[in-house]
Amino acid sequence: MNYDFKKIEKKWQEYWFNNKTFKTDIHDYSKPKFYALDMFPYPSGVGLHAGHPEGYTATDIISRMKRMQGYNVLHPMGYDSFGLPAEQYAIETGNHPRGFTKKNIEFFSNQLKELGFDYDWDRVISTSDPEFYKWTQWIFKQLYMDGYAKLIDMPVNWCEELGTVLANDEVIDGKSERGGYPVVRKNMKQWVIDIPKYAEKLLDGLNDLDWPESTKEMQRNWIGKSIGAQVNFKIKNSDKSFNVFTTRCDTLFGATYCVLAPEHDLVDDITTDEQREAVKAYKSECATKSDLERTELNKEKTGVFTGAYAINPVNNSEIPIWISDYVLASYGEGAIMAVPAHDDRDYEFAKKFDIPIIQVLEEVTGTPHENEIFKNSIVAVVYDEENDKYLTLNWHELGGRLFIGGTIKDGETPIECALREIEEETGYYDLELVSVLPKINHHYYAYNKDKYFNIESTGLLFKLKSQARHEDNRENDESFDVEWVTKEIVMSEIKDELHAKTYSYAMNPGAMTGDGTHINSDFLNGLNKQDAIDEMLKFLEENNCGVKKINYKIRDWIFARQRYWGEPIPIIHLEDGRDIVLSDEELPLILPELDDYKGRNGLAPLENADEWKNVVYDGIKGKRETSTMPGSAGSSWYFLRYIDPNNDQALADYELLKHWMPVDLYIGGPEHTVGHLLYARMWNNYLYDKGVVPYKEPFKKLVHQGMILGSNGIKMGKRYPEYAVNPSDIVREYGADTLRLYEMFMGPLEASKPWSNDGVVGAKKFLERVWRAYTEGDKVKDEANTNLEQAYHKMVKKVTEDYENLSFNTAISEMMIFMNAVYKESIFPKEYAEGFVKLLNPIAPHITEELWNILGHDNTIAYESWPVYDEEKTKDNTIKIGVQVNGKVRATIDVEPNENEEITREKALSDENIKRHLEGKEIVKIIVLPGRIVNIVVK
RNA sequence: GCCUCCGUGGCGGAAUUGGUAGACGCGCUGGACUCAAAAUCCAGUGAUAGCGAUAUCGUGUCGGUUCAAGUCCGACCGGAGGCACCA
Repeated sequence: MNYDFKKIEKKWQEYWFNNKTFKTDIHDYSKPKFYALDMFPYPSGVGLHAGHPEGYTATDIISRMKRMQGYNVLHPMGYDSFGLPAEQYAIETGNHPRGFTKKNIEFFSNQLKELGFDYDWDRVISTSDPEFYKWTQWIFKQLYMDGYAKLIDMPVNWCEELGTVLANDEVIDGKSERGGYPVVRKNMKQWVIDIPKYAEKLLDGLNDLDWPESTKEMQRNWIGKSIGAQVNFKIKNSDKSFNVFTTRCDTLFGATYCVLAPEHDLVDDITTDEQREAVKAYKSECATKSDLERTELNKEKTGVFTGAYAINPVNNSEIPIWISDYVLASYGEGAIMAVPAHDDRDYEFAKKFDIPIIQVLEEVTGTPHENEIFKNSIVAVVYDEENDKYLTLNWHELGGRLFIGGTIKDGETPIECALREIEEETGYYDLELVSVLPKINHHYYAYNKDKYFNIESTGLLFKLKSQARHEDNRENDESFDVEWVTKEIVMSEIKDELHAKTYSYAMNPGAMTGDGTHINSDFLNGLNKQDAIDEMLKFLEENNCGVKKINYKIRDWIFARQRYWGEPIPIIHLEDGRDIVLSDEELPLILPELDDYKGRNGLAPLENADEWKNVVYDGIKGKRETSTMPGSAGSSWYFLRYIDPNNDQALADYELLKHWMPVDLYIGGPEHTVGHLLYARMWNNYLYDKGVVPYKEPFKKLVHQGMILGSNGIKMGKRYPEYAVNPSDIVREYGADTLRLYEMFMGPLEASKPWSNDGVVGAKKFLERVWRAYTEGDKVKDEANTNLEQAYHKMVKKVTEDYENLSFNTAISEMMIFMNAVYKESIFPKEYAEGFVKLLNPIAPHITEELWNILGHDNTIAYESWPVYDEEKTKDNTIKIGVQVNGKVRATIDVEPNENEEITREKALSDENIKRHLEGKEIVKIIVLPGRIVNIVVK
């Protein structure tokens, strides 16, 4: 009997569908629930790609296992069916997007069915279905009435090519995510959702979620909370003042200028007459730049001095006020205080415009000690460009390799000191100063003097101008050698913390942004960063010139598109200026039919629907909102609807939600990290606050499947179509079970991995091997075979645990090991044969259903109980452990599971090879970890 | 530039709390079966040396902690993803 996968797969797919094998009885609370969710697909015209079956198979495996373990499993599927491609298709062909979408959904459904997923096909939802989007509109209405959805005039990401605005996460490098068209800033009336109001809740909620740490971190970054201070700066010779936001109020003493965003309200007021022309020119230059140009051109800082001065509230010093587009009008106060010594951007700006740099924080190296002697000193790095080498002193045992160091004498500047020391110790004198580096506070102990020192060290970088040298200068000192060495030697041999740090400053000029001790800062001197921040906040608040402040990066969620194929926004704009939201009875507001799907002059296509658009409300003429909702609207709550898809009284029954939510396992691509996953969390949190849903967070556990790359190791796609893999082709040629098995065996679920056709063949071979074990040679008998006992119990244990951890590749490996063992035996006990089929069923459901029948059962295997293992039987009778001598394995010995330490030690010592290695050596120590390892340490 | 993750045979990848590195699969080599081939089954397969037991080297590089490091710590190099003037 051959393994005829085509016949078998068709047979079981029809069986499951006709018998509604996987229909979920949603009201059955007698068993524990398990909700496994896939990110539903957008039904594009091209069908599934190779990545879809990966994530879908993973949830399928878990839901099949959970079902066999006695859970009531909900594993639904649906379609995210509003969106651009369907509309684009409509524009190009004149056909209705609804028909196109319907056709695609059928195509997708067939593809999903031929992969054998255990979906409940009676709960399929589609976001473009009025029964569904009625509730999307209803949620929008709640948000509107609570003030979270609002129409505001704001600069938006406008894409001319697509004729619509885009959300921030839909814009990548100044281009549209879909199509890669240029995106520009433009002021427009826009529907937005005030997601920043939920920033704190969204941040809090992350802590308890079983999500990938990187995903949580990305959401945190996207929300971008920063705690700082708002500081008020008065303007010299003016009664005006402005606020800045800073996270580093501890560096106020180092503020040497301020910057306002070019769009800042105060700019025109404070600009002096001399600077007016320049400021005006700069402002208009910025205004015409698109976002794309701003990011591209922002390699170099630009800006203009306003002519005005601000008063630093901590020391009343007057500092110039500049404008520059590196300060954003949309964040914080649209103004900053600039501390070039301790902020990279400010440093770059100050360097370019020659603004003073004041260091107010110095790095601390070494360990402080009591009774230190304080000194001012220098560390000089001398670079010979011609030979690409650095000048060092090799002190040998006395202190290793160092740069030139020395103590600053009275009346000497650090530069004078450095030049003197270099000449004294090395004879070189023809030098050019490149830069003076930030000061470092260093603590150390001098052996030769038996004293503790604390030095404030100034680093200096010199360039050697010529090899000119006083040759005889060094002869009286033999304790060190002068050596020119390469960068590599500097990095590996200069161990002294101060000198190594000085070198790192010399190589990476810029702001010192780390922690340290405050200097030049009056009442902050001696404090570290955090203490100084606290102290400064106290000062600012006491003196009424600043307060603690929290800012978020996250912006309003732009919630409207000037497109046709989306949920209509249920709002009427009346002629008298009022906006009216539709009553519940008027929902759903059905998307009207249209002849022309193209908008004109940036207007939405629905502007063409005159009859639909123009309404009379309360006797007053009005116009419906013609923007539609973005694609992320429906997907922000669809997971709730699966639980109760036909409810016409509520988006879903509260009691059912209470039983079934939250989603126990959610699998989908990492590309939704900050879009969908954040929006869905926000809506769910909001609906929780409204009492509509019972839990704050919708997705308890989240896993991202990795990308399946082409066999060339590059992303499948338009660029290399010859490497793209169509899952349907694989199903036709090798079968769905093989595809599922292969994709699960490729590697860890989360990893990106390249496709391999040989790998697919290998997966098929394994299934054929399984098939033959059951159908050839009458091996399966109702008899025991103790040779397989341990392998079987080990396998049940490992496979069960690995499935639970989504480590499908290692689970499959374990089943292969067991199958290899079966091939060595003439008897395959029926008990084990049945157990094996159950373990393999979640991955390869068709072949295992068939084998289950061949084993003499006439029912489906889907509800059979999951195999159990006996922990005792998984253990080895003898364990092979390694015996090491000085950490190197020299022998392996057999030990009993609970063997006495003494016996193991004796066995190890009596091994011939071990004896050989111990010969003539003294045993220092023997480490015996019973059942794990023996290590003999010898001298 | 910043954040996160990752560097293991010819390839995909295994390796609990640090404890025999390379499971399993692919590929390759050899053998059995066959007139022959394919398929299948069996065996071998990190590198170097040796007939062999065995020895030396070996998880991106350098250093450290430890009886013991792929695993922990530090610096660097390389790759992937994300953020990108967010003060």
